[in-house]
Amino acid sequence: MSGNHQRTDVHEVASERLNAIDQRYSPGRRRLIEVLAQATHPLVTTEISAATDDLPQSSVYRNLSILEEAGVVVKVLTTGERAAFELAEDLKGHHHHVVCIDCGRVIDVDVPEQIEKLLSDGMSTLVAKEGFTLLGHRLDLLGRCDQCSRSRRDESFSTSSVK
Amino acid sequence: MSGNHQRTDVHEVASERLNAIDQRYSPGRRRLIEVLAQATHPLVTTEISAATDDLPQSSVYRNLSILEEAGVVVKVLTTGERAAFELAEDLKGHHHHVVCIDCGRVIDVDVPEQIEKLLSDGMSTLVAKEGFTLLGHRLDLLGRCDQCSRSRRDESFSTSSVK
DNA sequence: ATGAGTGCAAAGGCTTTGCATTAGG
DNA sequence: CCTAATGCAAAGCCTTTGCACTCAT
Repeated sequence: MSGNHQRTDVHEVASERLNAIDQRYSPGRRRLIEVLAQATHPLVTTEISAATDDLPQSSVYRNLSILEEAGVVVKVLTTGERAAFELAEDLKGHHHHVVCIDCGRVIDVDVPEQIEKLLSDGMSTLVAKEGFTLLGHRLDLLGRCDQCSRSRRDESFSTSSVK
Repeated sequence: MSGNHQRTDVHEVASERLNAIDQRYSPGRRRLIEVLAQATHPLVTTEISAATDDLPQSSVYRNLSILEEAGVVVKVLTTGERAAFELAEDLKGHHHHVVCIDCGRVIDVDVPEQIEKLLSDGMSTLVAKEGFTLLGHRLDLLGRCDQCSRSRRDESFSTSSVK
């Protein structure tokens, strides 16, 4: 659904970047990349673990961390519960997220070129005033997914209490 | 620095919204709001605890959670380490964050009207295709703060190992 | 053989919860 | 008085780390 602008092979790039920091592209790491490459939304560790033939949590975390250092994957921040991961921007293609404020579900979306351009062009000087060097941006669209909208309607007459 | 567009008294609004969910505007909660109202960046719990005459962690978390339910404060996502909090958008004024990708420091910034307009207007139909109802957006500018830029230069010749 | 990678289990850190006490309506 | 709010301590949960084993070079 989102832009799969993969000019070069993901595995090739992963291997190169790991080598650059003296790490191997081991089978476990390859499995992680395979799973992330197929995902249409950022994955939390349990999803990853489940999708990778139950790779142990420790390996998931450890390798994700190394892949992150290598610049192959990035940690995505959703609703604060737990960390989610996806391929780095240059491997996955620049895109943004739509986050459900109720259930935390995240999906990928592309954003019109016009807006992207404004974001990247107009902001550098703005943040420079604060002493920051602009490296990128993260635009999350916040809303309610169809499922949560529906269950909200259902319970709207019975619920007046907390949460 | 950022827009303090507080039309009405923060405490008044906080009190109302708490009442709406059958909660009181207790002194502890008032202290939290006072601290958050003065902050120029989202605060993590330790900062809050320190700033509120050492309100115990459990009270900080519990009341923050209740204030969040009441719609008075929101949880901010930084670099994943720990949760930070700030006043809800309508109390603090719409703004965005600049996040340092190295140390996680967050500061508030305002964004040109033109971009804000594009974000809010142009996106509804886009996310509607995915079954989402757009309620807002979160634009974080990612970069490196002056401090981290500096320490990065300093160690650039000695460091070739991992992290 | 030697060092990297793996996996299990234990430890760690932030956050949440139970329960008795205190305060407000 | 009765319920909400507080504080301390204990429990939980995600994540990280230690250590021995296995695999690749």
